[in-house]
Amino acid sequence: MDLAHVPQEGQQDRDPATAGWRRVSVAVDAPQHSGLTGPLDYLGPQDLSPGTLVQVGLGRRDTLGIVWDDPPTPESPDDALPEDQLRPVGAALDALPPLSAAWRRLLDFAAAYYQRSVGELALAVLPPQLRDLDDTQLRARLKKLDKAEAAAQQDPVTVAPERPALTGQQAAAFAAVQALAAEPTPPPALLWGLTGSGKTEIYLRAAEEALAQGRQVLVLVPEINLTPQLEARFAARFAGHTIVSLHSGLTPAQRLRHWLSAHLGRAQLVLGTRLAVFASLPRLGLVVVDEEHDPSYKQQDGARYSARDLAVYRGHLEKVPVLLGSATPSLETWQHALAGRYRRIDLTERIGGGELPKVRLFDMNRLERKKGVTTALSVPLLDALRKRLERGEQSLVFLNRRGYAPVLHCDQCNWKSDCPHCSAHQVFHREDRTLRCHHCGVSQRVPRACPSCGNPDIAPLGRGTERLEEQLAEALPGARIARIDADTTRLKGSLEAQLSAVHDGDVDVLVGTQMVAKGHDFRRITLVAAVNPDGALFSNDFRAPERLFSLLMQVGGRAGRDAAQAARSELWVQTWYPEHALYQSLQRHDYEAFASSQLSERVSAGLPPFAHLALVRAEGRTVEAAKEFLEAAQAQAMELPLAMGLLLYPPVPMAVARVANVERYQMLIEAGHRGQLQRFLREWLPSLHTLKRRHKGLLRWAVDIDPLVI
DNA sequence: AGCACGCCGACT
DNA sequence: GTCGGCGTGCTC
Repeated sequence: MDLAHVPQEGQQDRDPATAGWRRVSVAVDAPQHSGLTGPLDYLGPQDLSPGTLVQVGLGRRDTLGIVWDDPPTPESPDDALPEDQLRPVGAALDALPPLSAAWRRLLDFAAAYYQRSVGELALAVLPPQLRDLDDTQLRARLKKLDKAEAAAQQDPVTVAPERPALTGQQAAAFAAVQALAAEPTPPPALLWGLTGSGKTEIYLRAAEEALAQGRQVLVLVPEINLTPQLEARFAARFAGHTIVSLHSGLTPAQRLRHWLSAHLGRAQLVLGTRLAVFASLPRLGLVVVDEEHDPSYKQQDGARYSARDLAVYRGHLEKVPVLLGSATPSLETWQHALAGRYRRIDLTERIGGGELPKVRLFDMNRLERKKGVTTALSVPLLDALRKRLERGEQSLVFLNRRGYAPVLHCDQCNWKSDCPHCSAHQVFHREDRTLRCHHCGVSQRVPRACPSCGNPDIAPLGRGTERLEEQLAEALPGARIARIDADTTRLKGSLEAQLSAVHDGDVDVLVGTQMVAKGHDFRRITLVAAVNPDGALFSNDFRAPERLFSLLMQVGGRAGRDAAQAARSELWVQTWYPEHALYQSLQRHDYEAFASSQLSERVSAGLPPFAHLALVRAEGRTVEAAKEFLEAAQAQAMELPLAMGLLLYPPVPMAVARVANVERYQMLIEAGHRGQLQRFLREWLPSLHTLKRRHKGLLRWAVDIDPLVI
């Protein structure tokens, strides 16, 4: 890289080329825990506008930076470097229009809220390839994009797309969305719609309106690979429009191309996963967040942002409507709607009058218990599956645990297949005869006999999808059984292949993990069975019931999408606790009752959405290192006046305390108000960087704002 | 996080 | 004698 100028050993740069240059601030990829927070100061030409990408020297390396907003000029803060110590910026990527002020404000907010440096976040959400291109190469890419654009406009689509007539309820919902868009500062809207109630059609109509006004539309989906049909529906409706996708599954070149297309304002529709919330969209007119309750919207490493929450902020920032769609909204969103901060729009009827599947709670206590033997497959469930087979209908058996059995066990010496590096069991995978740790990934061959006492009779305990598939094959001879989970879909394209086998009717019984619950539309399935869902009822994870309810509603929604079959569609729940309030609400398809009981529990327990949480995690070589660091951090926190009124819980080991020989501890902080928590963290976290240096075995620490799991 | 510098063991 | 182990420290 050719930096314009490299200063000689701290001397002031006297090159005439930089004469008249001024202080500019540049966001660079310097992680917050380096101690550097905001953008750094450089010297740049007068006409360098904010949002421009520039090459800059940082330490001993050259890196890409983004010119940020003007630094506080005259009596700058005391910690600002004097101008003669600033390095000059290098070449600018002038070919690219600068990133807008709205985009920069979104990043400022996200970085501050999730406690990261702006530069780190901003550079992380730009297409990685942008970093490898110079201005000339970029110009070439843009020219290519122009050509492709021109070619596409050669054959304009003239066929008017078919639009289904709206039902009365849909028409009312759409009118509500239109009213929203007409407001000067539209509030976010919760589109609360059952599976099959036609939410997507509302998205399409709303998008159509925005497009008609020359605006761009951003549609977020939880996992793009699980929702190709949404992309297909948008493509079918908006033939002739430019639609691009943005997600991590794209090749670097595709990702750059799609991003550029959005940034230049050419892509009218941008469909993507959580990272797409940061897409640069100069004419944004509408944001849709489909399945807004989905945990995938929360980034789980690095900057742990919630794309759904940022979408709401972005809508507010750009005065643009945000549609949050879900059949089972997150309790946060639901509470916002109850409080009137979000507009609620209801879709409570299924299109075509289709009925919701009948929920049958099968009481496992009624089974005669054969000594010690429990089976996942009760006789009545097998009968129900056989009935489907006879009628030529499909069934889905849902079990959220992959592998053959979660642990191997020796009866004689009590040996268990524990992972040598983690505090977790190694899962028995029969297919390839391995024991695998789902946390650190180590894999080994299954021992022939107990490694501890030599007993040849080591037995699998519990059951996963592999074993369920095997048991179904035994119980239903002749049935065509398929299994879809992370193990059977590892290869590219295999998920699609398996899904189309199901669609083509080549499968009678489908076994699957939650992977099959999301989005896929299996029209011929008339029975969905959850064989072992009780675990979530008594989990330590306060959001487990919420996830279970949503998952069962969603998995049940797989059944009976075909109106003709809806009447005899069933969701079968095998449970030891049929009287549990969650199942009772589920049986009535009563999300409202479920939400209200959960919300009252959350109020009394002081949990979100009635409290705001942050989690500080520490990873160390030893338990002591991790624990003592957090204890010291807490002691420092107690000194701060801002800690008043906050709840700081003592450090505790994480649920899986050791992963790959790293000990993990965490500490919860609870506040009544977001602002209070934010102010405290801003004061407290910087001191942890220095604290880390004094704790030897500490590997790293991180903070998670609004954690999903505590 | 990179990417240096810096001071102690097994090789050409 | 050096190549390289990763501990420590800095980046406008």
